[in-house]
Amino acid sequence: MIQAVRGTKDILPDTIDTWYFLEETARIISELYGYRELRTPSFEKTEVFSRGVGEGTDIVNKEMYTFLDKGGESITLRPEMTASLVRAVIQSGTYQQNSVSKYWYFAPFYRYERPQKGRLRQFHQFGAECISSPYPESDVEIIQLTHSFIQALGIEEYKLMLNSLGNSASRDVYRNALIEFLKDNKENLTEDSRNRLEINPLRVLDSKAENDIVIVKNAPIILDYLDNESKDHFEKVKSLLDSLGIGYEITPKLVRGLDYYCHTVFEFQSSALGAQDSFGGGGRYNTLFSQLGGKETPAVGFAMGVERLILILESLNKLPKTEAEADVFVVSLNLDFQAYAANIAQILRAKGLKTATDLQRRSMKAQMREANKCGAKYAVIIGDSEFENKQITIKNLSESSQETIGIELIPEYDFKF
RNA sequence: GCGGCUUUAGCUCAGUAGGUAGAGCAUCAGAUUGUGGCUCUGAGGGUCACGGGUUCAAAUCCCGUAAGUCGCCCCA
Repeated sequence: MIQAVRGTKDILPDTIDTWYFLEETARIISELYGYRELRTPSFEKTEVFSRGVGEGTDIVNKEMYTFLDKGGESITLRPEMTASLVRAVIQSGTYQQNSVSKYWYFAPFYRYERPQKGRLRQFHQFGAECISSPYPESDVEIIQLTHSFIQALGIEEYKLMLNSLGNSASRDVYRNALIEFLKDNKENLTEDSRNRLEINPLRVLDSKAENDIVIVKNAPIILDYLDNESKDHFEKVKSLLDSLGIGYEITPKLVRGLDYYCHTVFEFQSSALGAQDSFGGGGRYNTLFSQLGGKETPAVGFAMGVERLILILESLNKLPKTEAEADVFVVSLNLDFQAYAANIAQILRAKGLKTATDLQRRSMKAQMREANKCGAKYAVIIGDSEFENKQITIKNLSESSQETIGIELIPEYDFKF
């Protein structure tokens, strides 16, 4: 048997209603906030991500699906959306107009990682990006949007972790202070953290190794290094969230794994998930446009892991019910009635009823069972007398009542659901 | 990329000290032939993940591979 590639999953009809629900909710909420959907190709030139996401990140170093195409160009399956989206916006030139533009997406992404629950090699994200506003109002709008979305799904128990990385000036000062501190404790750090000390020292704060956690406890805190501009920005974000009644937890050690973030960063966590407890996150990125060759443009955005949301909904028992396959099942008692039955089915479909017929030439009993199994509320029965008199018998399966009517009356017959 | 656990019918799982496999659910068919859901009866369905090895004999022991899962790592 040929199996699906490791870390990939088929979405079968029995779970498709969950996907429709998430896609619909994502679209409706995004549009309520004035965001428009943007789609990009699922692969890009590799430099989009190596320059965009950052050479020091694990995503770029270890997790990308990169290959040479037949023309010798290095191509990468997108591991996330923001870099692609920024590339597309720069290319389209729309951001030049210096007015805010707002985009959302719901799409598959690819990372070569060891699969686990909630961690796949092809996975889906719903996200949104607000481009061209440097102001905290846009940070808050993004968080507000995610909040609305999570609420619309019926998820109430989750944590919003919030932090500020400040502007590049304060970040540099902090970075130096942190390196200084970590160097003093170098002997006690894990090997991973010692390596990161050189490449991306902020990530050491995120370490889960016990040794590191003990050391990091006393590390300098970025919030103490914010300059006035950065501090004002963060304070404004907090007070706006407060007035909106959106709860959050200040988490000075939250740094996130993509290089392009500055100022506000945030992450959503749920205890329903286990080791992969984060189901969404985002932040501000003011330098990404220039890194990708565009005009310097401030922006902020978020992404949520769709498969992880589904796991949460599952644990809360809030998955949408599967839709019935059919409203009406046409039972035909004789092969000679096939054409008649097919015509009846067409009339019913024209009324907007989901209509199924027997495709296995089975007995009446089996067809009735099938009607029941596919969730139909009505069975339409065609036997000798119906066929001869141009009639059908309509049986209400839940009430076990039935009546026989002429086919000309089908269009106005009142099927109740 | 590293470590632990798991892998038997479509699904969930039994399988005792090595002797070529069982249950429940699901599927299908019947219960006097134009009526389903309940009940009863019966049937089909498994190269026991894959590949080696030990043995007269392996689902059962050993090795390897793959996939899943839980951690590490990373992130959504």
